[in-house]
Amino acid sequence: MQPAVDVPLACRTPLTAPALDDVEAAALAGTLKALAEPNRLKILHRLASAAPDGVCVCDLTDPLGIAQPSVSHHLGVLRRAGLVQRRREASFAYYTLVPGALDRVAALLGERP
Amino acid sequence: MQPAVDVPLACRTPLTAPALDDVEAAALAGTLKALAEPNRLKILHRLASAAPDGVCVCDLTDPLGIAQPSVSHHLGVLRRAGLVQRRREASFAYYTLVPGALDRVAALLGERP
DNA sequence: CATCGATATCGACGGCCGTCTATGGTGACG
DNA sequence: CGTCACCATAGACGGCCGTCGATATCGATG
Repeated sequence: MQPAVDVPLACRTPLTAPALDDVEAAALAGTLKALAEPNRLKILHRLASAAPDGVCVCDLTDPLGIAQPSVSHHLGVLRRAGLVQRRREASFAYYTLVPGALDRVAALLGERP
Repeated sequence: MQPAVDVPLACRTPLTAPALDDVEAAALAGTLKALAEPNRLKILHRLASAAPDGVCVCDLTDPLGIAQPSVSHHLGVLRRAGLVQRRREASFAYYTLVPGALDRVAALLGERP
């Protein structure tokens, strides 16, 4: 804009709000980026609906219609984002939702400062 | 699941849940993809905090630290996603949040089927 | 009418993302 | 001990995304 001493025109807005921090914005964007993918949403939905003790990778490959390494990739993304956790048992890997993780994101989106 | 005829599957999950639809997953992913960007989050935060009648583009360029076309681009993304709306006045463009849009996304993330 | 200021659009460039095949590592089982 | 099933990682490839400068549009102003 211009020096505040001389207002050129009337597009001023009372921008005295906290102004979302850079690291905070990047963090939330990172979590949302992990969520913003159809296959990952399907995975989370499946974990949410049919998992008290977890779902193994082999049960995710077929319904998603993608190769097994791709499923592992998506699970890794969700895990690095802190949205799911892994429990290894024999040669299997059971994935479960991290309790409250999705709710925290939903709360951040819903709050109006 | 041992007694299976020819399938050596040993990991079972009662996956008889609704199984998130393709178009539904793509739609939610699209909205989340629009949200998953730091500058767009900052824009939304600013619209949420300091806007009864809207914020014009010229007041967003400086605090974001990116060029004006980039700001317009992000606003276009948010608008196509149905998250913000535009009100033109003279040569200015005032952007406001679409009421309840963010809450709908938050509700979708928070629901546990 | 000529000009200026505020936005939007265009075209290009670099980087990140999702997918695949191929391969490695690990526990179970005969 | 050799083999097999499950899972993770590595590398490659194509496409989408965020950024920019240049340019077009449109209203106001003189």
